[in-house]
Amino acid sequence: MPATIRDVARIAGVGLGTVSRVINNSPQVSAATRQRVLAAIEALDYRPSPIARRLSLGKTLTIGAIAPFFTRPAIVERLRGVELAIAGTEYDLLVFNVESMERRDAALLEVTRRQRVDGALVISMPPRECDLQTLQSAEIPVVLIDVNNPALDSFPRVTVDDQLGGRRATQHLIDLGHRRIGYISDPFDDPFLYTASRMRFLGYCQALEEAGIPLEDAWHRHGQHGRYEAGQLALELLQMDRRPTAIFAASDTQAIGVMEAARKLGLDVPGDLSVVGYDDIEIAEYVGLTTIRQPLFESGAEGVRLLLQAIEEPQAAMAAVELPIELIVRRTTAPPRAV
Amino acid sequence: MPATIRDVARIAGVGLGTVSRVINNSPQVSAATRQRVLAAIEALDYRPSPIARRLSLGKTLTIGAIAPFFTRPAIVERLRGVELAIAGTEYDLLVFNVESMERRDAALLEVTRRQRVDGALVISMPPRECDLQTLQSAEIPVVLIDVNNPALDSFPRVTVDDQLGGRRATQHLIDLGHRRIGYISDPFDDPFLYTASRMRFLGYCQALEEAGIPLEDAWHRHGQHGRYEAGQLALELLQMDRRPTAIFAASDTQAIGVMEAARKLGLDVPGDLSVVGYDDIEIAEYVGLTTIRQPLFESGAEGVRLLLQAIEEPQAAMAAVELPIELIVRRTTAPPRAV
DNA sequence: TTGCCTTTTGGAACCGGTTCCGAGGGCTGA
DNA sequence: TCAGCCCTCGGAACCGGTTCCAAAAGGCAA
Repeated sequence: MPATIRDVARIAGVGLGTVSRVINNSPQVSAATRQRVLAAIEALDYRPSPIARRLSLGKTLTIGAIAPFFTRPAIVERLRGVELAIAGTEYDLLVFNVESMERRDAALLEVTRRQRVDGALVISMPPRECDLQTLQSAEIPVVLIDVNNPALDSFPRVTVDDQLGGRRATQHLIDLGHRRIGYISDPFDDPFLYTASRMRFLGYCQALEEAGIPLEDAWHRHGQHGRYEAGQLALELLQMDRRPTAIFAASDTQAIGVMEAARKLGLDVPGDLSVVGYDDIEIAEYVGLTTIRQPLFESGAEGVRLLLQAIEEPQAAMAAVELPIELIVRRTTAPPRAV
Repeated sequence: MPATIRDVARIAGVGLGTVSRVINNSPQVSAATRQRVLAAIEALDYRPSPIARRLSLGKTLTIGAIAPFFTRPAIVERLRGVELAIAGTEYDLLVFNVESMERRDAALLEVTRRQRVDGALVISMPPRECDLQTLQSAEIPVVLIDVNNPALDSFPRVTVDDQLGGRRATQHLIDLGHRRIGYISDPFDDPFLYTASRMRFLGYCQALEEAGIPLEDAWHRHGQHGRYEAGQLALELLQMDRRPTAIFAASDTQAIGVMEAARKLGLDVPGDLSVVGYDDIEIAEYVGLTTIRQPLFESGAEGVRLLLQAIEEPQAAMAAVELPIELIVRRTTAPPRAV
């Protein structure tokens, strides 16, 4: 029903190719002809079919983003950056929200195939062994955001120095006078899996070591990501005979779980327990959470930039971008009470 | 580079049409031939090009969702429902995040045109006068989610009874003994604009009237949506000589702003001030916010259901679905202190 | 005026599917 | 044996763009 390029050609009294050249701003069209074509386009309210264009160009003009999507505010913020960076380009964004293992595999396979998208963003998905292979054999450019793994060093990626972040957070607690500092995070089962949680843990260990504080095995715990799960872990930690006076949580969401646990036990934050989070999601400010801020929105935008570059000049050297982190001190950290 | 349907036909020693029929599960293929074709597909690792398929079918196999996107958790939750409902269908999801007026107009125009998408979801966007026209002249089915306007009664839509919600929230405060109840919401400038905020306000008025409490003009205020803005409004309200003992906010985000304001003024919640929100976003539980829960995730999923139905049988009667609301009482409401 | 080069233009072929028409083969019944 | 019907199959035409080649038109010099 809508007008096609052939209709325009007919009305303007020119050939197909000429119309196409006008649409694509080719310089090889005389001013007079261009005017006639533009008039016809106007008259017919013609707009080129994106689909026909894609088929003809052999490009999908689409980029895919795969992420454990809407469950974590930090990821939503990253996707916001992605969306805004893509709007205004000629590309569409296809989002794959992975909340289960089955969808994870399916989506990862789909998003790394040509025919579906021209490039893929993999966001905050710690890759498993088999994922590595999927990524390595991707038919299209892939950019990693918040994904760290030595095996993936050859990919363009956007990261922050999570180890430094863990160190800063822990250092802040040590500076306040804490010696008994717990750590709660997602699990890092696989020794070959260098997730953010693991790197933050390394930073935590490093800070403790530098301060001459021995690492206490009972004081770091790992469980499924989530407020509730983190709360459970914190309950265990806080009911021990010798309990930590401060807890560093690998994400703000988990930190909030820790604070819930403290409230349940009647512990005052920061009086009885200091808490530090990670990410600085929006609600952290309301809760008054001391945390490590990382540039979430920017990480998405930067990832898009890298990806478009990789799509447009595949031979160019890949770039790894590291964004800065920052300690934000609010109301959940204070010196420990005299013990 | 990837195999095409012609390659498959050649390898299998059959015609194009036959391969197409196998792909589309047409019954008019003998079992033996089907086997041969499937083997060839397997051997070539062939997958049909979605783009060619779309061009040929004359459908985009894409649905568009337009929303003031990632700024509000409630909307993210709705989109989660949309995404999950679409995954598993043959449709793709294109999300238009509208955070500025320019993008709003551009996106609304784009999302209502054929060629781009087969159907559109309009989420939580109170339509202005000119938007109505855009929607009316849409070339494709449109389903509204959380959009109320008498002029749009002919559209399939998913709503909740916002007036009832406003009434319930206010009633709850009245039942606790409050007589001085404020209301904070987004602005509802245009008298022809029946947004959720306005409907909730009507419910608020209704509850007051039923209880014989006169409406106090100074106690309802409207400002840009956002925690900070709501906080400012609350500050004004709470510093009045005769201040409300309870505030009903049109969203949880705004309710949180109100609580921040109370804290700034040293007012105890719920001792000095009761607060009720709306939506029951995830953080409401942590904050202990009493609120009106509406089925956000389900609203997205239901919207997709309606839209796919409208796409597949355009002549069928349009349906309006109303989802139930529920009062969730937590820790931010209590009887007022004796005045 | 003619020849040659450059600019502009027309349209066939192509991208990879779907659909539809007509053909071929097998089976049934007379 | 043959007509008639049904089932299966092949491939041309089509969807609406882009690209490339060849041809036409225009410009300039001799």
